[in-house]
Amino acid sequence: MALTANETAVLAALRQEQAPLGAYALLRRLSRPGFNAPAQVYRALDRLVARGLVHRLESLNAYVTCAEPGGCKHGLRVLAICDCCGKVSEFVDDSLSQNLSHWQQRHAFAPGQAAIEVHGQCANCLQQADSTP
Amino acid sequence: MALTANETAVLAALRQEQAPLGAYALLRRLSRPGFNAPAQVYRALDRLVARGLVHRLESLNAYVTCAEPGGCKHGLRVLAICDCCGKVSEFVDDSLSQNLSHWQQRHAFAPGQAAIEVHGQCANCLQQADSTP
DNA sequence: GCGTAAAATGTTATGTTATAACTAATTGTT
DNA sequence: AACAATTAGTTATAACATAACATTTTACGC
Repeated sequence: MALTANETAVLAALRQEQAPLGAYALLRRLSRPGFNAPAQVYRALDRLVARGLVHRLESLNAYVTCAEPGGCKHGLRVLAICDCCGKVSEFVDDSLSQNLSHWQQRHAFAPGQAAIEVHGQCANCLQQADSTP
Repeated sequence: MALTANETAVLAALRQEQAPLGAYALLRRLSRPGFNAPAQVYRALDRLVARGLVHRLESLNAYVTCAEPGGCKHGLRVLAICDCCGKVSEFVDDSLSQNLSHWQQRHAFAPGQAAIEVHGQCANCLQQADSTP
């Protein structure tokens, strides 16, 4: 299924941005006559998230596009959020996923969504902090 | 340092509960003359979280007490949230922590807080679902 | 193409979660 | 006692999210 007009607009706005955007920040960027209510943004976001094209950052109440262009196929991914520059890097670690999955089997816990959000400082920001004492 | 009166009250209210509580739910339980503003609850929660006595569930905007009575010593813990009964189980998996830590080293990412929140169904709820077809 | 069911849209209103800013009271320290 | 630092209480408001409903658009079998 193709994206709707609203979904396309929201996705494009997110792609333009380096850092995560909140729903209201998106709304301010996209606002026009006929598109100016929170519900419209949230609906588009919900569907983009469901497709894996966009990830929601629970710890920031914000959204980023998935690193994979076609959308995320993985249930488990790690989002490393730089608290300094705001950049988010996404990665999948198979042994990490396996460990979690083993725990779930041991505890008979049926997995749904799993979000791993790591906060810290990216290599870039660490370097800059070093060079400015 | 000992807990303040407000912190003690908030922690006690959280301990009484089986499931996570939001800040406003806590406020409703604790409300009395002189304690009836969101900021008061949030301040107590912030300090309890900083001590590791309470964990914030980012994906629920809610709070639970730490499974360890004296407060959490671990940077990395997994919170398995049952979407059916609301119960949260907390656990630490060393190899999981190691995997994440290796990724951070490889990518020169200085870790801060990490939250892993897994949604699903606990053993109890799975069993009940089986027996009621 | 046409009818119909399903999905998406636009709109209004409201609910929920969280913080800013300020003054007063309490506590710890010398 | 004097002082600094922390915690408290209060008011107001900001930021995030959804409910409900009428309407329009789209998908798709016929």
